[in-house]
Amino acid sequence: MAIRFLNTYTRALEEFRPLDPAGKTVKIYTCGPTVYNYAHIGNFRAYLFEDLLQRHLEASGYQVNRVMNLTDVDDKTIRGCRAAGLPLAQFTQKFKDAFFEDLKTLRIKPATTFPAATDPVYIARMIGMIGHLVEHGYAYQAEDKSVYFRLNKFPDYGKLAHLNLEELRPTGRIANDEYEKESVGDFALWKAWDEADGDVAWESPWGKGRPGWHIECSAMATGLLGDEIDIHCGGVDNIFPHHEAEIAQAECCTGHKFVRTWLHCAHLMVEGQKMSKSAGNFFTLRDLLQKGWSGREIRYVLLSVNYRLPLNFTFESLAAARSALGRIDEWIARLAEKAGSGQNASAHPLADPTRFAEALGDDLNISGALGVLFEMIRETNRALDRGELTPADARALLNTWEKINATLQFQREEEAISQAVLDLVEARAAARAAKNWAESDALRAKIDAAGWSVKDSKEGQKLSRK
RNA sequence: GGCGGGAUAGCCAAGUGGUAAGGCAGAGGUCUGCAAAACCUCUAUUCGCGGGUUCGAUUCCCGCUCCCGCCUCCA
Repeated sequence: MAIRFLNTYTRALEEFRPLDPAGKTVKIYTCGPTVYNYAHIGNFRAYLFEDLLQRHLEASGYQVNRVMNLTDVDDKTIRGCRAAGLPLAQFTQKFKDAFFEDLKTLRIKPATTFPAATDPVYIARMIGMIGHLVEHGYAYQAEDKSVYFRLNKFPDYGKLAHLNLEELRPTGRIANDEYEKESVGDFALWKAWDEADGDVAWESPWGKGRPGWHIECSAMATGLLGDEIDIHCGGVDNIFPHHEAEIAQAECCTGHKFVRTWLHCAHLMVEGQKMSKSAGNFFTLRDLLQKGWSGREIRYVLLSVNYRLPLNFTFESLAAARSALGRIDEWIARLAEKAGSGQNASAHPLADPTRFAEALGDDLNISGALGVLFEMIRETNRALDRGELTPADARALLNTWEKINATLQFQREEEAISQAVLDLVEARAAARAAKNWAESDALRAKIDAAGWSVKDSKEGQKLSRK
């Protein structure tokens, strides 16, 4: 089934074809977190989009080799570790651990590799690349001892962002150059050590210092995936200058085109505003969990809008997600009951998974895909109400759901019912047999308080997790 | 100033040159001891505004308004 993506570089919808001559493996590089703090939900929106991308490619038969880097040395991590009075590695470890925990909470499939910038293997590779760039005239060491990329040697710089460098308006964010870079746009490949760096430093042919942020990604991407990769993802804010710099460095080192398809995820807003600490609308994943929302509910909200569109995150949308997921849960429970233990599946037309996959194949049109899913749910329920579905039909639908869920990861995890709750249910059954409705309602309230909701059907009481 | 994205019901949002998916919320009904769930019915004569092309435009073209992002290390 065809898959199309809107490539940032060409601004065109392109049919996806992997580099792999066998057409099997897909190489993806995704910019990972800077581990100086807990990641916020805006970060996770990007990681969830990448997760959806990976899972849909896998569902389409590809094998995905994905790299996500961990930036564990930069201005912020250095500032953080010095403020905490900890060695850099010890400071960042805490946030690395937290990051992996958060990935699990959100059911994000781990990348194949999570290289860290400070890994000696990659530091060595970065130094090697910088050396190559200096040797070939693409970079130079300035008076401040830092090494800079010589932008006028790479005319393609700005093509990804579609910026004309001559027309850039200075915004005051460019560090003032007392040290005479050749051109203001030249970015640092190697940053010479200064006092603010404390004991964070590596030796290099240009003296003590540390790598620039951009070269970290180029080194890890080409080191692990080769000169040319299929897909490179990140947030829109990374397009310029980060990804431009990555292209410049990689292509000047390898002489090859670096990335075939660039995919960029739009920003997350919270309650209609840009998320910021000062606006009081800044949330980490942990903040939301603490407020009682679950990982899958947050996953649903962050995933339910196409990655290229700005997503307005609200608590109303979390509540909507909870209801929508409840609808899916009910549907699965009904199907499971109907299917029983029979494994024979029919070829019921409702169980056709292709429309769902087709929607996702269209630049990850998740809204369209969810529309297909919920139509399937309504049609199934209707048929079930009319007694028109056989156990084999139900099994077929469940099998289809399994495929869909492999991509969405929305299914509720099974949870054992505690003995205390089972006792309450049993007592309630007795009260109901005696038509003692007051007692029945009181027990229902207790079961509810224990975190389960009970429903009465013709076949008796049914429990589900609240 | 340059570049880019967007504007569809109370909220989120899909979509197409031929008369508006889906989710949430809301109203009524069936079912139920009551609920819950499920199902049924209803909820945008209309897709930011003004022109144009067309038999026909939310969809194409032109102009405008508003919102958001980026413009040198924020996903």
